This record gives sequence, structure tokens and C-alpha cells, in this order.
Amino acid sequence: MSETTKNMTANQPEQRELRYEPQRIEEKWHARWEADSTLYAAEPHDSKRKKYYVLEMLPYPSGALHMGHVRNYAIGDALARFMWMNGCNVLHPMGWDAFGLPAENAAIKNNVPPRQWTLSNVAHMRAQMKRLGFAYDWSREVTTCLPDYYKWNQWFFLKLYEKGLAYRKKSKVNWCPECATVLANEQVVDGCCWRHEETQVEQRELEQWFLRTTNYSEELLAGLDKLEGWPEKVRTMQRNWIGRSEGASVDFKIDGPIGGAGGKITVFTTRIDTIFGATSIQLAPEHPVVAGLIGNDPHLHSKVEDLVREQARAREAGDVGAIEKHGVFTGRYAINPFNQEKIPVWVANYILMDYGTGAIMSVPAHDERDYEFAEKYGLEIRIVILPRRIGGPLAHGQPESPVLPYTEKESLLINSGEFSELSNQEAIEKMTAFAEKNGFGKRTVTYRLKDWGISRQRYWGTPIPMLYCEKCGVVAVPEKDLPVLLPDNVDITLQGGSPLGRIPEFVNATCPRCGGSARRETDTMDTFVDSAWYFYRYTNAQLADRPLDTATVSYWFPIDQYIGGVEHAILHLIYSRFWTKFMRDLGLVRNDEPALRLFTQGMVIKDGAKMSKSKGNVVSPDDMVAQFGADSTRMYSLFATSPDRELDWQEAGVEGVHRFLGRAYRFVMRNAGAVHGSQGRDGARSAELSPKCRQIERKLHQTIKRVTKDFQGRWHFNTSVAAIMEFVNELYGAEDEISFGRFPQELLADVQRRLVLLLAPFAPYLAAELWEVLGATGSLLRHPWPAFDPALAEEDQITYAVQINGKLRSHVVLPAESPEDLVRERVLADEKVRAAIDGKQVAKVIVVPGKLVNVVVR
RNA sequence: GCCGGGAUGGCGGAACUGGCAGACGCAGCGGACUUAAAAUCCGCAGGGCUUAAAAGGCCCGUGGGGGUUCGAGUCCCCCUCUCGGCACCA
Repeated sequence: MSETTKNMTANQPEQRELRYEPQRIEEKWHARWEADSTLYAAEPHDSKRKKYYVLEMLPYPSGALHMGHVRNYAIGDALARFMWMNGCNVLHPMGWDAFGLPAENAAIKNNVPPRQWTLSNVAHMRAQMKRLGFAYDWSREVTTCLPDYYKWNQWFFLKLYEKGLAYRKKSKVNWCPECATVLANEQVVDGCCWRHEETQVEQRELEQWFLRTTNYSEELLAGLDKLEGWPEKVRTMQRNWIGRSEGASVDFKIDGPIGGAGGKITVFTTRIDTIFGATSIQLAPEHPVVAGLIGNDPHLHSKVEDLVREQARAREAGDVGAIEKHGVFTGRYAINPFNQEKIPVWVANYILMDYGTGAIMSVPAHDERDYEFAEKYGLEIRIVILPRRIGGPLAHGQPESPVLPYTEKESLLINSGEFSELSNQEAIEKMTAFAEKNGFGKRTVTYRLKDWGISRQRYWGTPIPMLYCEKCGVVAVPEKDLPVLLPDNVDITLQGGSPLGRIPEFVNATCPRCGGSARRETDTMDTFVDSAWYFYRYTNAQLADRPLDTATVSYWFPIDQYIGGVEHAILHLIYSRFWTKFMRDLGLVRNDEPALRLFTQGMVIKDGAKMSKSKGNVVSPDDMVAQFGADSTRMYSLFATSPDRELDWQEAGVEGVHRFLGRAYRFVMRNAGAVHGSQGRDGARSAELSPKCRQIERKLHQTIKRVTKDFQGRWHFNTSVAAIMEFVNELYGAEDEISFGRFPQELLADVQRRLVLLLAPFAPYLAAELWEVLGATGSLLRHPWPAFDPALAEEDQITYAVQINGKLRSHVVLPAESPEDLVRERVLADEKVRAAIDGKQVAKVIVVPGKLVNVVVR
């Protein structure tokens, strides 16, 4: 037992002093930071510091923070603090995604106005964040439900409208009965609402406002290749969502007259090389040409209607792929322009109106779906493609048939007129050119991405700034009349369409063009509009006459590091990329992409399941802070696993981190005196140190090296924290050395200062407290990150692991600089090694410098 | 069906370009301190066999099976389970 321990336990008051009490420390600093407005402020144009913009996705103010938030912000805050300490001018803001349906639900349930409910949640959650000690620049706070923010949503909408990028159309839309509103395609998950996972989405026909995201399809796709700092997973998800498909559209003339216009059916195909194998045309049930084709036949009419209904039902069930394929023959024929062949025209339930042209050429031999359909109805299956290995030159008579359907592209054409014997690639080229030259087809690129429907039949959102005048039609609200204020005192129910429509003072307006009476648009915008550009507003949150200042934005953008959940991979992260491109085209910003690097942290789970109220496994951050303190709560969320992985919350683990912080605290409290006696000289001369002290010094430099590398590279903060723990353990091992005065004061002072600096990004409260204990002044955020000396981090002795035939048999300790020959000699001289190779022949000795020796014997 | 993660002690997880598997933490066990407890401090600890016991020694061990290599948790091939995402996209 050490002297210090003896003294400590004998002396009661001192013991109390050495107790780590996070509540006392954290409340003290919490109060100081609240008053210290300069502490976190980022100066916009500090030429001496390099800018760094670190951003966490802004939360919805649902009422209280959950552990997922804490984890997300703990990662961002550690990085922000690290970047400050590395000399950067850091922008680290926070805000509130404050519009949305839960506020309306709360209004109905508790009879509280949405504004009040939302703003009180904001106040509570802001207080929680401050208590957790996140270093946000609160002077830039953005709350999207306030007019000084949503005014600019309306302003952007007018710009989009001006440029033809916002338009109104009647269309089939996804309707969530629970939300009583329309949802965008991105917000439908497995046929259900993204908010109500149990509620099936219905299809309704409504007049809606759309934004032309598809104008940027190609750029949104191409840009992904350059986003190397984004997770491959997210890039893949976006690529699939955009769904670019290269092919050709080909016109098939309809044989004989049809009712109305047309006379042809245009199909889209990616496999024009198989067109000689087309044995029917398949139309989507809602294809406009169908009505003309089937004429007045009541039987066919009802059949087609059945197909329409079936598709709608399947879409609502979210299981479009699972329904059994079937269809109906229209009795009509179309002509294949390549061989003038007459083929039957069918209507089928597996053809979607909203993809491609809503019509396909059916090639049963070379498409799985067409094959299934043709088998069922006995349609002709004609092979026009052979695998290359079977194919070859066709000189040796008829080759064997491939297994059908044969869909591979490594192939060769047969039975295709002048195109026979071409490779699949050549055929696609030549046949497309042939179609273009003869005017019945062209190269076509199709995307799965649709325009973004933003109308919502809800109250708590940004009013769409449009008017409907009896004389002038659709009229935009003039810019000078913005914002169109969202009225208070609205009776909210989930029935009867937009709540705003029931407020005459809101609805009735004057047409700005003719002065006559007009009706206001009563739908509000999708809340994803709010989050599509909020991070630009942070750069100048109070700007009154413009949404943003281009010069300021150009300084800060693109965001250096964006951090959030992967669940936004295709919603928010596509919308905000679209918005950035639109803003760039307006000349407002100069960057093409909002964020250079994206990090998606893993979920927080407990007992193997996602934390949720229904499962009763929710852990409240407030409880954790009350029990163990903010530092322990935050640090545990970084220590439990690496940030990209799922985190299994274990309360005992938080306690463990709390114990560790207590150890660090007590060490500094006991030894801070050394700092005051050392005259502030950093470091001691290594050569004069005792082995134990040299070991501490070495460990110090190794620890700084490891933590620094983790920040710069993989972000495995769990190993950073483990390294700091190891270091503190090492310090405890030297307590006798210290208490007997064998530990140089300079080194002891240096060790403590650097330990506190290492803790600063992870446990900011404790770091601030100990920094003060050590007699230092000024914010840790402005203090340089500790450097390490690679030479001092080097080991001077190395324990070589010795293997015989790959099995560990011994250890040999040698000086670090030992040449290979010496290592070999000493290893072979080792007693255990000699015993193990006794009587056998040494075939080979492999020396891995600094690590291991493997002796191969026979 | 397609794409992408993951599987390591009782638990969370380490092991960076192939080189001592299990760092660090939790739970556990033992000890010190205490009238006692808490707190704290120190130590032990993958499984098995050998041994009176300990030291020591040996064998097995990173989801399963094969392979490459002096050497594989790590690389290659096949398979199982699991978690995400997409899915009649022509």
C-alpha cells in the first residue's frame, strides 16, 4: 500500500475533497459557460485560423432528447473541440426542425396550441443540450417554425416557381389516413407511412405542388462519384433511388385504326438487342391508349378496371412485386418496326404507368417477368440470344438451347435478321442507330426518381405563398408581401382537409394582379423543405433582408463534416443536395454539394432492440446525467463501441466510465501541487529519468499519438478512451514513486496538463475543472492540442514473441535497435527454444523486426 | 431475388498494412482499508488436460467447411445465421 493511500484514509476531510462529484463540477461550469458568450462563438472571418464546419443533423423538438441524440452530438462535439484545439475556426451550430405533425397531434390530445407545444419543447431540449455541455454557438440558433426562417422557404418557393421548377398538377398521391395528409414517395416505407409504420398508405387523386427534382437527376447521380467522404452505403442507396437506366424507346405502329389520336405505342427497353424475340406488347392498365384499343367492349372494360384496382391494392399493401401476373388480350395488334411482324397487344398488371413509357415489348425468352407471363398464357417464346460459349460461329448447325429465360449480357444474337451473330453490345449500338435513322426510335435514359410533391394538407408548416384568382388564375404572392404568416388560433382536427381552409381571414385575399378577390393556397410545405437548406442559415442566422449572404456562405461551405443517422440517406440527403444545386444556379452559393464528408452513426439499442416507448427500454439522458454526470454519459456513448456501429446501452458501462473519470480526478487533485512547484517547464530530460518515470513519459507520448491518430483517421473513439484509461492506470502504478519524491516535478506537471488536454474533447466539464485546479487560465478550446514526440514514444526494449513452427513457445527481451543477426542468435540460444528444437533441423528462421521470430524446424 | 454490414470470453468490445487473440470496460473471484458497509486501492481471470498444490508444460479456441502461407480473427473459395437497404424499374 502506498503512503498516499494511508494518509488519505486517515484524514477524513481530505477524503471528502477527493471524491469526484460531477454534479458539483458540472453545475459550476454550466453556469459559467452560460454567462460566457464568447466561449463558443466562431468568428466568421478569422484569417489566422482555418475554417472548419462541423454539423450534426438538427433534431425535431419532440419533447426530450433521447440517447440517439446524445450519441450523435457527443461525436460532433468531440470533433468540434478537437478542431478548435487544432487551431481551426469552428462553426458548430444547432437548431430545430420545428414544423411537423406531432405538434398538431399534441394540440388535439392536450389542447395546447402547436406553437406553444413546440417552443416549450425547444426550450427544454436546449436546456438539456446545455446541461450536456455541447459546445454549440447558440447565437446562430435556427428554429424553422418562426417567420424569420419560414419566410425564406416561401421566398425560395417563389424563385422555384419563377424558374419553372415548382408546378401544380393533379396526380395520384400517397395518402396517410393517420396523418390526414399526402406523403412524398420518399416518405412511404413498405407501403406504409414513415411515421406510422402500421398504417397503410392509400392512393388519392389530388392537386399538388411539385418541385422538379428530376431536372437534376443526372447531376445528383454524377455528383455521388465525387462524394468520396460519404459512406459507400449512402451513395449506393442514392444511386438506386435515382435509378438511372439507359436504353431506347421504340415505336410500334398499331395495326388498324384506333379511337382518338396516336396510332402507335412507344415502349422503353434496355434490351433492344432482343427485339426480334418480342412476341407481344404489354401495356399498363392505366395507359392512355388502352381506352382507344378496347373500344366499347364492356367485358374488356371491366377486365381492365380489375387490373387497375389490383395494382392500386398491391401498391397500398406495399407488396407490388408479390402479386400474381396476369392480363388481358385487347384483341388488337402492333407492328414490330424491325421485322414488320404483327404481335398481339395485351394489358397486364405487372406494367407500371409511372415508369418508362408505361408500355413494354415482351420478350419471354430473355426476361423473367415476360417469361412467367408468356408461360401462363401460352404466348410464343422465341430465342434470339445465345450464351457465347454455346453460340460461337453458327456453322455447325443448330446449337443447343440455353436455360430459359436467358438474361445474361455475355451473349450473341441469332434469328435477328441482319443483326444476327453480333455481340449483345454491338447489337444494342447498331440497332439503336438503325431505329434512329429510320425515325421509329431513339436513345432514351429513364430515371426512377420522381418530382418531389411538397403539398401537405396540414396546419403546422410553411404556408405555400400562392393565390387563386377567379380572373387571373394561379398567382404568386409578391415578394414584398412575404412572409405569408401562419395564423394562430386554428381549430385543429384530422378531418376535412387543410385546417387553414377553415379560417376565412386566411383564405380570403386580394389578387395582387387585378385587385379582385382571391383564395389563398391552404396547403403547407413538406417539412423536408425546412431541412433542405437550414445549414446555410446558420452562417448568418439573423440576416433580415436575404436568406443568406453569399460571401459568408462561401467562406464556410461546403460543410467539412456532417454527422447524422443513416435513416436520412435518401430523404433529407437527396432533398438538400437538390436544394444546393438550385441555390447555386440562382447564384446564391458557389458550392455544388452541401457536405464534403458525411458520417452516419449507428443506432442506440438496449437489450437487443431499438429503444422505444412501446418496448419499455428507453433510457433517459436526464437520468444518466443525474446519476453519473454529463461527462460520463457522453464519454460512455463514445467508449462503448466505435461510432459507426450499433451501440448496446449498458448502464453498468456508464458507471465504469464514471469510475474512470473519478480516478483521473483524484490523481490530479492529489498531484496538482507539482504544477505549481515546477515553474511551468514542460518535460524533463528523458536520459535522467528512472525506468519507471521513463515508462510514464513513454506512455504519455504513446497515448497522445493514439488519440490524435483516432481523430485524424478512423474515429474509433472507443480505443481513444481506452488508451487514456490505460495511461491513468499506468500513473496509478507510479504512485509510490511520486509519493517518495522520486518523480521529477516537471514531468509530473507536464503529464497532468497533457492528460487534461486529452480529456477535453470527451469530458469537457471535468477537463475545465482540472485545468483550473492546475492553475491554468483561459478556455481549453483555444489551447493547442498536445503534441507528441515520436522518439519519446519509442520503446527501448522489445519483447520478441518466439514461435516454433508457428506456435508460441517463448519470449526473448532485446534492445530495440538489435540487428536481425543478433535477434536470430539470441533467440536460438534461448533455453526453451533449444529444448523445443532439440534433435530437429532448423529449416528457416523468420524475423519480423520489432515483433516476432518464427523458427521453422523439420 | 439483388446490394451492403455483422458473427471474437459470462457481457460491451480490442487486435491499424497477415505476426504473441481477448487491450479497455462491465459483471465475477480474492486481498487491503473499515466495528461494519459503501467508496477507494491492489491482484486474479478464454476453455480443457497434467499436478497434492503452485510453478511449469501440453492441447483446443475468433459462426461452419476447405484452401493459400513459415504464420490466418485478418487473404481466397463454399456454406449457415443475423441486421439494414432496395425490389414486377422493362
